Amino acid sequence: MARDERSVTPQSDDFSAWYNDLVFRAELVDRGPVRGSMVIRPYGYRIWELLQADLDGRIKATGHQNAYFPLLIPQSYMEREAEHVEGFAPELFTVTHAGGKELEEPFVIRPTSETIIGEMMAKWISSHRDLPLLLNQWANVLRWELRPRMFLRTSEFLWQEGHTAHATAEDALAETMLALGFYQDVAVEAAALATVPGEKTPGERFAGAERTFTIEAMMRDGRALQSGTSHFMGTNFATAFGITYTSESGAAELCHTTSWGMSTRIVGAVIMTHGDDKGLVLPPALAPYQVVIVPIGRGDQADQVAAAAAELATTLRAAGIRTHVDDRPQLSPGFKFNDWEMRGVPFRLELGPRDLAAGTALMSRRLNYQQPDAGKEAIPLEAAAERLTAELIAFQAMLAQRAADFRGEHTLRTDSWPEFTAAVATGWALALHCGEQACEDEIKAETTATPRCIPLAGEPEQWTCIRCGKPSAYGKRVIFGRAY
RNA sequence: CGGGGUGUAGCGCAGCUUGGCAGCGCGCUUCGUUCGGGACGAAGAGGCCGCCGGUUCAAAUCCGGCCACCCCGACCA
Repeated sequence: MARDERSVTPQSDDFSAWYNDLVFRAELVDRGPVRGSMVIRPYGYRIWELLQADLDGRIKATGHQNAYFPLLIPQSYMEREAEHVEGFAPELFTVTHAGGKELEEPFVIRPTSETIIGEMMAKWISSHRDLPLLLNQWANVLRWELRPRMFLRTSEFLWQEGHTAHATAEDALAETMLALGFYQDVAVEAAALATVPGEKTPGERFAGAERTFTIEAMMRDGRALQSGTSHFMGTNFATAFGITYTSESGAAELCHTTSWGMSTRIVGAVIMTHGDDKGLVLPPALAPYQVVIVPIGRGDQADQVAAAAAELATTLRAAGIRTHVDDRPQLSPGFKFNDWEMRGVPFRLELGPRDLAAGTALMSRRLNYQQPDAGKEAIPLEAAAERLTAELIAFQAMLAQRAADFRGEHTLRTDSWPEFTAAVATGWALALHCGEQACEDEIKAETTATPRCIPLAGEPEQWTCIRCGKPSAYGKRVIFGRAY
């Protein structure tokens, strides 16, 4: 195959094609047998596992406990909370038969677990002493999607869903913000995304929530990706499921609940945020292999090089670096270089007879930001572990900085409609809005942009709506952008 | 559901207009030479041409019907 046919489609041509091609070619996923289903391959799953471990640690460190609830939910549970059913009805998979017979009451396959967990919480909570109840579940969920996209929107996906119950609205809101903080920290520190935490406008709220918070990431085509959400339910679900407690004064009170989730979608965010024409670029924190050693040599030298590569790998692994030796015999070094670049490995070490003689390895960085001249560098073998440990930290920080710079360069604070339309074509606009649904709809119809969030960090401002001139509703600027 | 497209080897495709032995590239198998940026040669294996029906001496190709998938919207993490 010709060289240009093997490289990934340049993102300037068609970002979606680039992305689709890459997730298959880098062996992250395969298509499942059913429309919209996704098979996550070992290399892709490892990325998720690394993120999962990080997030799980943060959740447990704050007093939450993991639990597991059933996949099948009686249809009647879903129907308890009016807005919740209405919101999820179009996406539900329903099980109507079991044991060869039609069921009296159909089950739905969970699209999310608020209802079944609410049902159980009602049984588990009776006193203020039972509160707060802080639960988390790692699970798969299923939603029928009209247009699937690998990781970003597949029928079945993996996620973490936190569900908590509290005595007061203040406690529940504090929990909502705590969870949002987990997501922001994981997104920035592990995934090196430049996410913006903020609140959703009423039209974008979760079905049944009083307030919905989000972290919004910007992809390299300027579009926004909701990368984690945290919901304050008020007493909506407590009312629907009878989640009540007896207060210190002996009165029956409704609980205030929250729910929050982060999914495998985040893997898609990593790909679309950091990837380039050569393929994936993985932040070291989420890279299945942080360093790949490519042994080079033939004949008698091959054995020597192989032994040295194995020894180097052992040294690096002892230093906590995820290291892989690519000893596939039938492939040329050049092929391996390109292969691992496509798979996003942060650092490559070339090890051949010349290097062995000099006591060095040739280090190559997957991406150089703001230092295009940085090429390969020979590093002493005895200092390799120390050097790479530092390089990995720097690489992680570099990616986060690059993402933040990109977001900054593609975000325009504006009070002018022409500027607004231009800004949302290539990125985000920070603008004031009246908060009316009809006005949001008009903006969407004209520009395909929607309100992504009201950033928490925004300064109070009173001005008038970018579109219709009515007074601003939120007293802060709203991020508008086209969303995935 | 609306608009556009595609179904031929594991993957990517040509062949169809004008009917006549099922093809190409990659990958795979074997052997040899290679190996510091996507190696090369030789020899092989691999097919219900999406499905059903029709026309014809003869259908991947023409006609009718059906099915599936992909892309752009609407729904959504």
